[in-house]
Amino acid sequence: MKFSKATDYALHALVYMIHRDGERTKIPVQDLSLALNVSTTYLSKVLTRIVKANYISSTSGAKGGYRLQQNWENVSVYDIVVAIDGVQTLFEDSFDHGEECRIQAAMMEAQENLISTLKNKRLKDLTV
Amino acid sequence: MKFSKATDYALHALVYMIHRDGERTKIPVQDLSLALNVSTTYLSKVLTRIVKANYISSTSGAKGGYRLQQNWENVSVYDIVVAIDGVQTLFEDSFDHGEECRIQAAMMEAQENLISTLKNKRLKDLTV
DNA sequence: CCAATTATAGATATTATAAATCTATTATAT
DNA sequence: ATATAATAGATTTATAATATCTATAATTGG
Repeated sequence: MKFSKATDYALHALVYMIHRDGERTKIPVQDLSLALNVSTTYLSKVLTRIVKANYISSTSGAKGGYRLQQNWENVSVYDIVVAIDGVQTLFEDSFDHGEECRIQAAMMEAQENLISTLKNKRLKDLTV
Repeated sequence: MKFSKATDYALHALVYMIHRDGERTKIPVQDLSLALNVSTTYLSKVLTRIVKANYISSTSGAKGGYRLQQNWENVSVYDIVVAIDGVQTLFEDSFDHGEECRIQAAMMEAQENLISTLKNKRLKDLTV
């Protein structure tokens, strides 16, 4: 019952990017990799998912790198979690006790509270 | 990012026991195993943890089995989760950004909301 | 005491998933 | 053309959850 390390890496990478955003410069994965002490290949693989989700952009080649999208301030922590881990169910009921299963319902409710907290946290909140 | 199957099994076993509690009879793992379609050995291993946590009692030997403790109505879903999975942190920050790390803080807050929801759900609520 | 029943413990095996690496490929700037 | 940088796919490694197996201890009833 854990968030993935990949999500951790992604969030820290994003915070780093935000702090350097004044420069409006593309940041190569090498920089991020150095800052976070995570291998370039793996971090790149992680960030590619954030690119796919359109929260950052990427450009290949010399002077390329990753850059925040304009709308980054509206991106929530939950958005990043989903971009990395996909939509997860915290609880997979092994038994088919149908819709009215109270155990399922209780877990769902807890999960909803977890998610809504993360939806209300924006990347901006992590950096101000 | 999931609760364990073991927790699922434990909760369903407990609900089953509660439904049969009128009899005040010891329920052998064999019965539970049949009801849930989980192997006796594994289920037993799971339930032993609930015994250790003192939410049910067990007696070995013929006519033995598991029985709810008197205080079962006050046991929360979170109590069971902890009895099975231990106290978990939903998020393990790989970086030591100290106490004031906002990412860590955001995840913690979300986790707290998850936990408090489960603390407020009692086994009783799963069965009434 | 004996036989049957039942929980527990410890070791081990199995499976699943996350984490990470490696190699090759594609794109871009100079 | 060359150096730089992201991406993709295959593969490996690590870790944890799930499950089984075997042996042991406790209890009941004859």
